[in-house]
Amino acid sequence: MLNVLKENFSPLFEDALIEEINEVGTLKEVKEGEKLIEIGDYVRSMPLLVSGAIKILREDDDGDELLLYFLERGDTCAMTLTCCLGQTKSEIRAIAELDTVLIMVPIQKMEEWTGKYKSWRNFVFQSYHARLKEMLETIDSIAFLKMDERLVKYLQNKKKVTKDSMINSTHQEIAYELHTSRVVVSRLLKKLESLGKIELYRNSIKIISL
Amino acid sequence: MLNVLKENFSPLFEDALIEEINEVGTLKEVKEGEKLIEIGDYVRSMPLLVSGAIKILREDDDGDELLLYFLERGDTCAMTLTCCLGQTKSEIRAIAELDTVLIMVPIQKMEEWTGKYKSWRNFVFQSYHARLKEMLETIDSIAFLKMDERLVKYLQNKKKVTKDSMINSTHQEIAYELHTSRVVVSRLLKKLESLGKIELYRNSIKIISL
DNA sequence: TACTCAATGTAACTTTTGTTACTGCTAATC
DNA sequence: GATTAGCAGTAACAAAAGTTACATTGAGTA
Repeated sequence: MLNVLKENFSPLFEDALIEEINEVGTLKEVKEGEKLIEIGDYVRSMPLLVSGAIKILREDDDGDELLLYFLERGDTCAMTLTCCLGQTKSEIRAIAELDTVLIMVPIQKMEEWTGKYKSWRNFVFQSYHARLKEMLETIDSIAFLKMDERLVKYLQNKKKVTKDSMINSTHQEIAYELHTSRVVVSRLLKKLESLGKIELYRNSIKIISL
Repeated sequence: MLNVLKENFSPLFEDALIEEINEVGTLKEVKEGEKLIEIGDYVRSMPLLVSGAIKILREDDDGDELLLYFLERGDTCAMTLTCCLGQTKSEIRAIAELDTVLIMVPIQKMEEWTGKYKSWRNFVFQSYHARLKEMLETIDSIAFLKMDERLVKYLQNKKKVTKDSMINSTHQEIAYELHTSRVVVSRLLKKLESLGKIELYRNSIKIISL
């Protein structure tokens, strides 16, 4: 694991910290679609994302979902940070968007390192900063954009995260993540296709130019 | 200022920290409606809220507004924290909702104290936690609720923050903060009035039972 | 091959929200 | 008291989004 750590976090964390992470952290691999955290879970360890991507979802009382944002390489889950420190339940659901490799760090260390390592502190603050910014972008989308624009943004984002212009999702899945209905998604996708911006296939969408 | 500090932050911060805040901080009073931070501003000091309330607003490219949340006594602005550390521009606008008293702390101290005082660290993390949670609630509202429910929530929230069941806002002002139109707000308020939940007056709304 | 089931396409309709336009009311000012 | 400007009420309409219902397609399986 030491190699993985050095490769991915080496200029960021000082060597002593990497040593410590190596001692107490555990490597974890999750398959695409696997659930990492469920709403209401108590979180006992904090993930450092080595490769892959994780999608963070919010759910309301009726079970309606909404995609909040993606975590990528070098990210950590700010929600987890706050959950750990506050000893509160998770407010979100986390599902692997791709096959993903993580390093899990027990939460006891977190507080300790925050006092001890400046680089860790910066990492944690950077992380909060990035997450707040992403939350703001999510708010911008749902508050200011119409569904067709949100759909375009969604597809662009998905392409960026998966590094693949072929999106392997059904219309129903997209509808869940945007919190709308399948019919609406189909309708809008059809319009995008007729504009030559995408091509529609069964279970997948090819992005031509968005 | 020392008294103000002790009264408001005494069990929370250790004495040495309160001493330091007293040395470098400055007391600031702002009137209701006064602007504290504008989008795009560079932020050079961090506010600790002693009394009053501040509303945090988001704006899109077309100038459309949206109320994100309120800051109250004991809060600080998480956005400011990230702006200070990241040296980035403000993503939000801050306006005094009530007459408000703040202690402004220069940002240089922030990083120093984070390493030095555990209570400061906890305060900062608590603050991030609270803000993330409030952002989630905002997302819940705009994603999952209809306008009539959002309006009710807005009124309830306003009552809580101002500690006054008489809301002194015009329909137009409410429309801005909810990012909808004046006509829609008037329509929905009228419905609430006919249900006996509120009473409508010129420039104000009396909350009966929501 | 025929069957089944999930995914998609589409029409018709409803609800919600937003827009335009005009009205009357009230408070402040001349 | 007359004038004016901002505020609120409301009707009529338009647009966006959500719903229902059903047809079609295609991939996998009996």
